[in-house]
Amino acid sequence: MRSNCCGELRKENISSTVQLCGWVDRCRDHGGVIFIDLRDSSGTVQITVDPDQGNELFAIAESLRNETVVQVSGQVRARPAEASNQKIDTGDIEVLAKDLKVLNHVKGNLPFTVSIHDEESVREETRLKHRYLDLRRDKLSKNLRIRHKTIQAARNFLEKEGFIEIETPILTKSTPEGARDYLVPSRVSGGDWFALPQSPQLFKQLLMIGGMEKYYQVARCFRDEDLRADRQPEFTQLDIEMSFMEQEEIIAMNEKLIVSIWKTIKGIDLPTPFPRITWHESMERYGTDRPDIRYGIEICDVSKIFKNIGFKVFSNAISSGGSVKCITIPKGNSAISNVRIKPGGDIFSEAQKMGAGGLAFIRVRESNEIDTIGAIKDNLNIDQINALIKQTNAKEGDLLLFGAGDTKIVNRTLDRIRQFLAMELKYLPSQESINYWGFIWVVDFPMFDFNIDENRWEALHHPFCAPNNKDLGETPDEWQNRLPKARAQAYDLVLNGLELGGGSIRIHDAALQKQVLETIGLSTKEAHEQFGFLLDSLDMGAPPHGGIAFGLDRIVMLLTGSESIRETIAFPKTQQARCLMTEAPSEVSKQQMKEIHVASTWTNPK
RNA sequence: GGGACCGUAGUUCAACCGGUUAGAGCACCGCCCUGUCACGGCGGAAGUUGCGGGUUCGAAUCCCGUCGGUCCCGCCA
Repeated sequence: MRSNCCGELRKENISSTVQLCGWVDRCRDHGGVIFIDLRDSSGTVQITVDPDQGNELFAIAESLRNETVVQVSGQVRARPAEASNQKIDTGDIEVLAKDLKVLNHVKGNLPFTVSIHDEESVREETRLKHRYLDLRRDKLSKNLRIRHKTIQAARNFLEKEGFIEIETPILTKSTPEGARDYLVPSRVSGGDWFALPQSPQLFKQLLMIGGMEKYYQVARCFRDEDLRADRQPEFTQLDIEMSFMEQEEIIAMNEKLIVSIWKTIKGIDLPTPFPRITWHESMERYGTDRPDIRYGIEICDVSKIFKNIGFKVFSNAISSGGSVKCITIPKGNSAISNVRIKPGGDIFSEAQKMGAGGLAFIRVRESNEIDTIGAIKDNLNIDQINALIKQTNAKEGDLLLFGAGDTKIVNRTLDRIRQFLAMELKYLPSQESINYWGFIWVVDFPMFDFNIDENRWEALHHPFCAPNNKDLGETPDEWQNRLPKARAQAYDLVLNGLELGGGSIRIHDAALQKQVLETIGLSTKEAHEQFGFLLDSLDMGAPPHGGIAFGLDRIVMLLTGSESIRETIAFPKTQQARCLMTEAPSEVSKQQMKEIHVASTWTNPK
């Protein structure tokens, strides 16, 4: 149908006869001469329609509207010097139409403008309903191409490293821990259910036990949990697993993978090795296990200074087992008004959102004088002030913001305030700077976290992470006691405060695996019901292995500078996990439900 | 489960503190225009202000409910 693509035509093509297909991006009808910007996936080129080429041709050109699909035959020619357009790649030439055929019309109004010149933001609801039109627009079209190139870069790299791509089941077994499963009833085995995989975790381990040694997959994962800008009910992981490699080797290899992706997509050489931080240190300094390391404002634990202070908010926090911590905002006195950090202010509200009861502050003035609310000022002596200023390294003009209470909430709050103010006060490097990319490996995660509500330990990553041998003790007798407090051989790759991926060395010893499952409260019987196949396999020559999984949607989101992973997915769902285009999910017939032995208990609340 | 913001013409927005016939750009329709490139000019059509109820002499505007979208908390091994 076509001899060339629109966007590829250049001076070199002058005088050649071409046939093009595409969409009318825009028309400029001058009455005597008509210009058509013809667009295909490669770009746009100007088609010139001259009345000399015949009335029929001209009449068709006059009838064209935006997004009409046309086929044009014509000759490439140089534009008159004064009419060349350096703003577009094909601006030196134009195609003089000899024949023009409408392949498809547009009837009625389009829901929104498609043209590459139109950057007007359309309501997302409308874009999602007519996603096929949105895909035609510049931004999504580019994003999906970057997504493709990202996957290709990963495939190329992994191919060279000797990995093979293997698919794992989509219909699989429900897992007890973790997110809610999407369930699929079995017609053949009445009353039984499949689950869609939350990740290929167990299968990739079994592939290692199956001797594949180096596996990867662009794997679709499903989790029935509430959504966010960076969470969809179905998302894609770049899933990798390998045998006979230790944590350091795996980290080094994956770092090279990331470097090669950034080189391919951004054309930049990321400095290596990426910095490392232990989970513990990250929590101390940033209050989170996914720190944005591109700016300072680190968290300072000042509990010791305020242990015996008369200001009850602080002293009570400490005596009840919590902490008092603070962040120092350089020059914060002039940048941030009291209105914003007192009740009702935006910064105060951010703190409140994270569960903080309040947001205490101290302003450092000339010669270490301080300025704060009376309740704090009246209860602080000069030694405490000096200790505070020394520990926080605060200077005249700086603002100290405090969190006091349960340590988890204090950390969470100060992390949030830190990020909120970094954005607001423009501490972030520009997108063009190499420093924009704040990669960091977070290592030495704890194996478990104690769930107070359920009074039990739960796996921080998942229950297949291997513990650090140093924390285990010499003999299996010690495992039971030592395991809960052990560090895991687990690692997360964090970029700009977002978790890009995470992995671990897996347990390849059946006894240790049973002990870990027991620690999270699974009896031997339950463990066998849920993971019998894995436990069995570990006793049949399971190699040491480990791996990682990257959130592909998030990687592409960062590479494209998007605000949401929806901008990297061809057909995403809304926050209510609905597809506005197909209107899925939807009702099914009674007959369908009968066949799969399912009855609905849903009653409309009305 | 909870909090915040949003919903006005095909679309993007406007319409103060409730007050004539709800306006404008783009798109659409008609006419004019031979070098534009977000072409230009003249004219036109286009609205159940998401939906339902309430307050009021009077509601896009205020209140309640509801539906949908977004952001966030909880949740997401």
